[in-house]
Amino acid sequence: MSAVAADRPPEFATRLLAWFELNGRHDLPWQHPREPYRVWLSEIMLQQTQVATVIPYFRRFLERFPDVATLAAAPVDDVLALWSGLGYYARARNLHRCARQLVDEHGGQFPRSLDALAALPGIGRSTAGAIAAQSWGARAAILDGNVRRVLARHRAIDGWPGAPAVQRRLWVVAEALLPDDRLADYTQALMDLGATICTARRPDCAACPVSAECIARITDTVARYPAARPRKPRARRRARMLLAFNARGELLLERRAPVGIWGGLWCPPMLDDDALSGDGGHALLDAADRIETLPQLHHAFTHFDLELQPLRFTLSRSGGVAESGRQRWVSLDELAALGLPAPVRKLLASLDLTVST
DNA sequence: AAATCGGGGCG
DNA sequence: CGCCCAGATTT
Repeated sequence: MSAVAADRPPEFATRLLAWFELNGRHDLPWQHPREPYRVWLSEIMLQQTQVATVIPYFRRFLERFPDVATLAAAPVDDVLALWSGLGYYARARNLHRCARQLVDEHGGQFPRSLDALAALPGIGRSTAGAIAAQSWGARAAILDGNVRRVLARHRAIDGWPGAPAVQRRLWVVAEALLPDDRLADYTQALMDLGATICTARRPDCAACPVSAECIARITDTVARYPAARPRKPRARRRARMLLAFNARGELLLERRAPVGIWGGLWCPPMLDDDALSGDGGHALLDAADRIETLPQLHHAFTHFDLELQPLRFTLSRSGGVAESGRQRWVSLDELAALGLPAPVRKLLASLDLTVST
């Protein structure tokens, strides 16, 4: 170690690491072995998604794509299919792009520098820090939702952590608290503290290893931190979903545009109410023999609610209507292998009972 | 710096 | 229903 004594004893890290030994999570699937590919994959999956949800996806994904090269060589459809149900599908497309970029530009290896990592698709400053610290023990900070909450309380930092000015202060604190070694454990410990002790709703300050130096705890203002996100009005949109079956019982699906909701996924054709209000007609609906109106479906996105009206019908003549552009007929057996939005998968599953009769 | 992007789970 | 969750990217 350095011969120079630290001006500031690294009490935060010391206490945190001691707590981690006894109370941290040591059995997460991406910790054994703790290597860059697994750390990266877990970090991307854990963006906006909770640990318990991620674990089964992580296992399936790793089984199908055991390394960067396998992932890079796979069709993006396979990646999206395994991602189906996790949400935020841009993550899956970025993951695939990143794997190909790693193979094409970095010899299939993760670059060591933070800047090079953060330049890769889907990897920002925090994820770059997590990969570097956890894989190689680099002295790099992270700032995810858990850490933002812990630090906002520990230093009683006002303002919504999403605000750039607040975020900048939090990064300064995050880097100032970094220990000189054991960075992989330290990073995991900080996230574990936020996930199990310093939780959003009911923090267990009595069990916290750093409560003695926590400004919010000392001033009994823990509930004030972090400040809540400013609320926005939630929009409401309506659309019709066309469940077109042909004489062979196949379902018409189309690949959605890469941007927008359910980007890149396979989905029955949809009609916005705006689009429909014009001529009131559609080639599929015109060709339908009999249209059955299914129960309406509500789906909540982060920033708007979608009300879906499923319309089910059979086309006796399937020629000319489909197999053009991005559309294709899919047998019900093939559905499992395709990346479908979770609510669509649910809807079709409930439909199978009636289809088979 | 602010806006955009656009799932799922939980109490 | 509201909020949270191991954010990144674009304007």
